[in-house]
Amino acid sequence: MSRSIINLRSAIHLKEGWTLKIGELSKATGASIRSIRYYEKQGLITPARTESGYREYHKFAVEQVNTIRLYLKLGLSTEQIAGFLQCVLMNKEAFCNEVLPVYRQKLKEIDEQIQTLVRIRSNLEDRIQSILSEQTDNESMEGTNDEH
Amino acid sequence: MSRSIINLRSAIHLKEGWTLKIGELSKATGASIRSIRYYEKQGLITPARTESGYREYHKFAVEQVNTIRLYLKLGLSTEQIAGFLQCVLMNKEAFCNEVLPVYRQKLKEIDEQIQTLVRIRSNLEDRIQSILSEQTDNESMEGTNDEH
DNA sequence: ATTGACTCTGACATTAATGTCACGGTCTAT
DNA sequence: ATAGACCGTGACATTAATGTCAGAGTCAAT
Repeated sequence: MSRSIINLRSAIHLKEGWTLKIGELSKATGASIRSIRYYEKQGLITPARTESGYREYHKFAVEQVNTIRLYLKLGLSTEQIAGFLQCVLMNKEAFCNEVLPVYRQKLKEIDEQIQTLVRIRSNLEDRIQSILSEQTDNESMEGTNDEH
Repeated sequence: MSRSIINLRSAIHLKEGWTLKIGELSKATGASIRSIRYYEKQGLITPARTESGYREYHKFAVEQVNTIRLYLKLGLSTEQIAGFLQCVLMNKEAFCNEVLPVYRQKLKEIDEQIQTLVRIRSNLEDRIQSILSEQTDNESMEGTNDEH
């Protein structure tokens, strides 16, 4: 395994953490190559290209793709996400004003869901408790099956 | 428009708020009839049937469908939602003992999800904040008077 | 120069949720 | 009894995100 000076790419990598190829980005994020290309077609991410046409991502792309995936899991569409990214990357207030209500709406929905889940949670807890106390109540008796 | 004693259905409705037909449920929730039937096929909601085969929903179904739609908008699948609804709605404690471990598991999952949501929430909040602060930064020039 | 791993594009498939249409049955006011 | 507004099922279409496959080019190590 002669390791000569040849591995330029790795060297550059280590030196600056400069660019990623799509496969590396995929592994770094868990997103499939297919999906990353799809995000690009949707305008969510725009890699440079090498002479030969390979996509070239800078390291921020990892964070970017992770964010995209998080929002997708949250039920946002690529279209909506595109708005966010525009808003964050460029300083155009016009975009931001457009996009802000979407954020706020989503926030409201999330709050609602958290509330619901908390309610469900305590509901479940109650039920478990009542099962347990019933059990200890009837521990020595048998099969008295009542219902309210 | 002679309004006689005949409108039994309405009468019953007013008396007890008893049942809804699918069209009424649809209007009450904003979900399409198609979607409601889909939710049923996925096991998320199980209406009674009249003699003639019409679906008959009790009024809680409105809340139910609203919850389903909220979760869907948040990126949960009908399959995931099904689990929750079973826990909350299946209040028949006939098979509680068998179900207790399931409850506990569910509780754990719910806790996990709440945590995730809280994290996402603060992520969104940060982003909104950063938009706002950028805006107020640029606000110092220009007597732009916006606000809701 | 050849091989193997990687990339490119493009096409077709799939899954989930929903829309839409067609055809037929039900209910109710006239 | 008939019209009109519902409802039932079933089939096909569509959208978004992703999977998968095919044919061809690139790159790095031998």
